[in-house]
Amino acid sequence: MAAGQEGPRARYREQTRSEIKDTALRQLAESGAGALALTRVAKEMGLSGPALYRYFAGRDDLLSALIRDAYDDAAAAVADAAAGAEEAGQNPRARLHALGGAYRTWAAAEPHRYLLIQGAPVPGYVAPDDTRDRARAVLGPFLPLFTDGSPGASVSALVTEMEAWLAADAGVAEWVARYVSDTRRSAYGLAGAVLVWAQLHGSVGLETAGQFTRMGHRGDTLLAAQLDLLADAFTLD
Amino acid sequence: MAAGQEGPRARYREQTRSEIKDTALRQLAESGAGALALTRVAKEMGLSGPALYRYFAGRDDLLSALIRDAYDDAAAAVADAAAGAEEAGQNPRARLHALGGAYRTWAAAEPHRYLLIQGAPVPGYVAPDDTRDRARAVLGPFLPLFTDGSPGASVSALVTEMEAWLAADAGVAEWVARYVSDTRRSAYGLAGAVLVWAQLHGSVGLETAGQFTRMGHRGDTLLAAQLDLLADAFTLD
DNA sequence: TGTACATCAGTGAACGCGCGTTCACTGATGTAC
DNA sequence: TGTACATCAGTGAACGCGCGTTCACTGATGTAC
Repeated sequence: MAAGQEGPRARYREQTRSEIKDTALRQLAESGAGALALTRVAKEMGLSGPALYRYFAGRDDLLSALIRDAYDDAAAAVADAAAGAEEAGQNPRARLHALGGAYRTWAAAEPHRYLLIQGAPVPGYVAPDDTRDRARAVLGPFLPLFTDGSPGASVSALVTEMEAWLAADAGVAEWVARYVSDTRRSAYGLAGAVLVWAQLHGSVGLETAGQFTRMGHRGDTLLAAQLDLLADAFTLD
Repeated sequence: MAAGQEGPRARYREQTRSEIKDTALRQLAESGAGALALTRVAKEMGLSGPALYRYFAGRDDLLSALIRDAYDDAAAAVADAAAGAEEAGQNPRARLHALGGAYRTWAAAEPHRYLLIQGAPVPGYVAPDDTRDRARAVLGPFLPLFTDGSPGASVSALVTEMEAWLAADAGVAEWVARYVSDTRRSAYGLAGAVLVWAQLHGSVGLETAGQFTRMGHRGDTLLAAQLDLLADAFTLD
């Protein structure tokens, strides 16, 4: 078989891998996080348990694949929103709402996948190495939103910590540089991104954990308020 | 046995119940959330598995007891901080930091207990009815902090939703009334409390999930920034 | 103060369950000549 | 175009594990007289 050319077997193989992941996600959605069981996935697909070992090295390997996919999907949702906001020529505050809203929409539509990447660590499972890079890909488009305004007193301590972090960690500096051209404003972008991350996790995390069901507010209103607080602190607009 | 008077058996019984809960918490701390196993708890205590059924009706009963205790502990930590702030005559912004900091300190010291009450729902476990009341007890002391200032434009939509909620739900109105005397300002307090809840969950939740380990900032700096954003929005001080 | 009885903590065996994973194998499918 | 071979998807049996929970029981401890 020539390199780059894939026979029908390879195609079928990839298709079955996808079907396994889809089935696993459906079961995760129904039975709750941490309930990923290879044998149950196999049974639902009409296969025997050991058959799945043709496609994944084991339970942890399947879990890792699901986590990678979830990060990539979330990153794509945010990147799409960023591209749309760019095209529409929106101001930073509107972009913040567009990006944050896209993230929340993705998470609310598939809470089990959100829990996979942000929830409590699954017992006995060790996250793969590339997790950090994928998390950064999600947050990247938020970085340039915070470089135009000037951060207020409420976030100055955090900005100081970000400056120290940038100076000490070449990896994070390189990541920020991919999204922020003016290095003098890197710390602003980074502080904003970290805050966005926490704000998002606040409302979206509570919402996906099902804590809003008996409460008299909508998830998007709460998130919008949180993001506006942030925009205020950076005097965006 | 006369009513109200407890013999030595009852005392021993209560003591063993406590020891079971302590052991379960220690294992939860070591093995991660969702890993509560009656038989393992029994083994560590040098007991046989069935012995625990003298003290708890089953696994779910033990889990419910742990959750109740965690809520009560968190509520006590916040209430203590509120009493201390009252005594010191602090202004609302300082009180917000004191209360939020107390909550974070509690959660950071015992992340497994925090995950018990805020983390993803444990598969196959149904939360007891009184959970909502206990969650409200934690947030209650935050309510009066937001009734002095005037909420800005960023939170006005949320305040409107809170007014509707208060009008529609007598239970929540009664809860708010226990902490806020001026009913015209109930919605401010409630909006602030809901935002506090989300802000706390944002940084504390990420911190307890272990997401800060490779990041260049401290959990308390991030939380302080988030709480200051909130104080700004309500023009506290 | 002593004795008979009731209470209750704790045991060990057992049941049934679902799980991850291994192993030797069978049979179909694609491929090289 | 046909045949021999290699590849690989999938099976079924098996192993060992830990789990929640039940049941009939034993023995110690507190209590009533």
